[in-house]
Amino acid sequence: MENVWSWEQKPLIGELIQGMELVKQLRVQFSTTSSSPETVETLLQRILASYEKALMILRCSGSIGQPQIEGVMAGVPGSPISVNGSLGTDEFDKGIKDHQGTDDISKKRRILPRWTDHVRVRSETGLEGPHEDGYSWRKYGQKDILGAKYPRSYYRCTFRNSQNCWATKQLQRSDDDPNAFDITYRGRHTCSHATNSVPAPPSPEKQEQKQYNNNNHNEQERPLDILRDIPSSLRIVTEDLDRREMTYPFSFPSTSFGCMQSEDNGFSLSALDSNALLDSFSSPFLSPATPESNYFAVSPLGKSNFGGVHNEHHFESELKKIIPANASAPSSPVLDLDSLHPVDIEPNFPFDSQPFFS
DNA sequence: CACATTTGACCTAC
DNA sequence: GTAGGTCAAATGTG
Repeated sequence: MENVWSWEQKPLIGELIQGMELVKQLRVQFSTTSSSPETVETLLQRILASYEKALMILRCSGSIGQPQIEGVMAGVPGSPISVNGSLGTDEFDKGIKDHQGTDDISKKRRILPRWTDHVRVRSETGLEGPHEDGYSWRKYGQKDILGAKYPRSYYRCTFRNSQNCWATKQLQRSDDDPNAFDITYRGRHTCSHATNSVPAPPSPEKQEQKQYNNNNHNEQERPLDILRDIPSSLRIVTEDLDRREMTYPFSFPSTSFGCMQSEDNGFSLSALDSNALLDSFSSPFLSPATPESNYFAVSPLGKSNFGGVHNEHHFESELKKIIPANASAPSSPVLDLDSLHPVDIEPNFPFDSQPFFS
C-alpha cells in the first residue's frame, strides 16, 4: 500500500474543513435564539454531505490495492458502515482460513471472520458509557488482561441465537485514561436489530457503566438535543491496530447522527457520543499536539495508518500546514481557509444512497 | 419466568 | 506454559 494519503488529499481536506466550518456555523445558529429549524436542517445536511464526500474520497482511493471481504461485508442491513472492509493482510488471511475450516471448529471457540474495528471512545464526563452503537449486546465474559489495569469485557450480539448473528465486541477501559474505552468489534451483524439512526435499548455498555458510576443520566438524546449539549465533549482517538494497514482514518456520521461507525478503518462513534464529535469540530479539530479533549487525536499509530510508513511524514507535514500549532482556544480560528481549495462536489454524488443515509 | 450478568473453567493459538 | 477468548452454570434482576 502506498500513496494512500497522497491521492485526492486536497479535496478531502477541503471537505473536512468545510464540514468543520459548517458545524461552527451551526453552533452559532444554536447560540442565537432566532435560528430557524430550516437553517439548522440545511446546515446539518451540508455538514453531512461534506463528510460523506470526504468519506467517498477515502473510499474510492483507499480501496485500491486493499483486500476485500466483500462476501461478508455486503448486504448486511443495518450493520455498521463499511468503509472498505479491508483487513490487515494477516487478519484477512486468518479469516479466510478460519472460514475454510468451519466444520472443524470446536464448540468452544467459534472463529469469526476476523476483521476488526479498533475504536477509542472517550467520555469527558465519565458519566456516559463508552458508546451506544445501535446494537444490542450481551456480555458473555470478562478477562483480566496482562499489563492492563482494567479487565476486558466481551460482548456478543443479543440475537446470536435467535438470528444467528455472530458479531462480538470487546470493551476495554484505557489504562491511561479511565474515561476512555477501547472497543474492538469482531464479525459483522447479521441480525436485523441494528438501529443506526435510533438509539438502541439499553446496552451492555450502559449497564456496565452503572458499575463505574451511578450518576448516569439515562435519557437518550435526540439528535438536536445532542447538538445542544455539545459542551459535554468526547475524544475520539483513531487508534488502529498495528497489524492493519492504512485504510480510512475517518468515517463521519450518516444522516441521523445516531451512529457513526467505520468498520475496519479507524473509529466509530455512537449516538450518545455524537455531541462530543460536534464539539470536536468546533475548535482544535485535528491537533496531535493537544492531547486533551475536544479533538480527533491522531495517535502515532493512527498517523501511520493514514498513510503507512511511507506517508507518515507527509501526513504530518500536511497537518502542520493546515492546523495552527496552538489552536486550543475554542474561539480561535483553527484553519487558514485561504490555503485551502474549494471542493467540487460531483452533481451525481450519491449522497442519498445507501449506505450513506441509511 | 425470561433474560442478563458474573465468574471459574475450558479451549486454542502462540 | 501462558494469555486471550469463549462457554456455561450460578446468580441477579425485573
